[in-house]
Amino acid sequence: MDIHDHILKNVAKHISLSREEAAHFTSLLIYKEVPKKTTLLAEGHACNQLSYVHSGALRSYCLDKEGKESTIMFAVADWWLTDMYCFLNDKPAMMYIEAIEDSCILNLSRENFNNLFNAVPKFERFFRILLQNAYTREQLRTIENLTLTAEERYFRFINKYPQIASQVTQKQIASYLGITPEFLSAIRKKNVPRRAR
Amino acid sequence: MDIHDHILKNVAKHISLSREEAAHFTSLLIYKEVPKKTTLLAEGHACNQLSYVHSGALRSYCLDKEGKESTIMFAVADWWLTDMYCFLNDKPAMMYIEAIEDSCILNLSRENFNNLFNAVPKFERFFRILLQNAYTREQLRTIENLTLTAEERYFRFINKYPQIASQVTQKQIASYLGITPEFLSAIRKKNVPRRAR
DNA sequence: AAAAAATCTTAATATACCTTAAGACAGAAT
DNA sequence: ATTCTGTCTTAAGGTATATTAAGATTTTTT
Repeated sequence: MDIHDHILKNVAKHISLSREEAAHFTSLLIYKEVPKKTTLLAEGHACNQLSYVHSGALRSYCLDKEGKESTIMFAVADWWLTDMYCFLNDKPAMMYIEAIEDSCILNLSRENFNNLFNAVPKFERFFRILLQNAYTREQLRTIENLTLTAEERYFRFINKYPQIASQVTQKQIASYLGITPEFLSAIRKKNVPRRAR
Repeated sequence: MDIHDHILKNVAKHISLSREEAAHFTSLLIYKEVPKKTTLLAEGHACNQLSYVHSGALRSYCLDKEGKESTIMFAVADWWLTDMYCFLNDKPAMMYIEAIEDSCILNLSRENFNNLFNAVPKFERFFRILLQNAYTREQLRTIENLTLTAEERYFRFINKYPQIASQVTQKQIASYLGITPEFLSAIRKKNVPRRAR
């Protein structure tokens, strides 16, 4: 099976490509194997790539002035990830991206991304839909941050993303939820059924 | 000056339309004058319109199980607003939209929105860019919610959106920041220069 | 203009979550 | 296998923010 099969299926969810268009698209992708703990992007560096996760898992996060990490998002197989604002606007990255497992990714450079729309205008639709989904997902996260307790957010997270929850540490989940690992530990303890303790 | 001038300038920020394309686009818009306090959308109702604010100000918010309001976003002149998830996916609304000033809006129905892309494919690009901006803005809000104190978020908000801050009540700002009006009042008191008290 | 309703403020008390510190456990490196 | 490093847990004490309730102020309605 070709390495591009997965990403082409991902694209096919929203638009239909001819054989030539598909070939053109895949010709723009750079395949990379990245071992666990690799830093793919660091704050202040140029963010020139949009990454599709073929296998493994990536995480984006930022550091506040005291050096505390906040996880912005996780990307497991079949997800796209970058520092979107800096990728789109050609600004130095405001976040870090690291591999949290050995991963295989496909990179699309900003230059190829921008040219792609002229070469194959259908991709405007594809990325419009991708961004629609990203936006509504992020808005839901905002609403949940504003209205739910940490405990409620934790259980929503593990129910909504069981795959991700199984691939990341509790420390990383805590930093995604905006709480300390200690407090997450307390939440979990409180919710373990009696006899299992 | 034509009522459509503003919205056409908004579109022209990202794509160039021919006279005919512009005429087609504006023919799809429904102009509405809505008095302050009008509810344009209520939870559970069909969300069939994407609204462009020509003048005035709208606010979207949701209610939690105790009836507490959380402001999702404000839209002043030249902003777009809807319950995006429900508009795109034809689901009953999860939020409320109300006019917080006498406002003039232009509505684009879901049907016209979907057809527009076939009639004038350039709009794929326009809405892709709109959604890019909405997504990165929302992601920044998530990061600020995770990393900043209420006081820091308040001052960032009034510096970033002075126009909005001047048009809405403190209660509404508090519900956007995810704090109580009482606590916002305390933050403001603490930061008033001595002699002004 | 008066009355009513909503917002804003103040302050006391309460709570969700944080900080610190230490020990237990697990995975990675030697 | 052993050591090392990071993660997870526990618990005591602390802080940011919520809740409640009341009065002051502003806005809206009559």
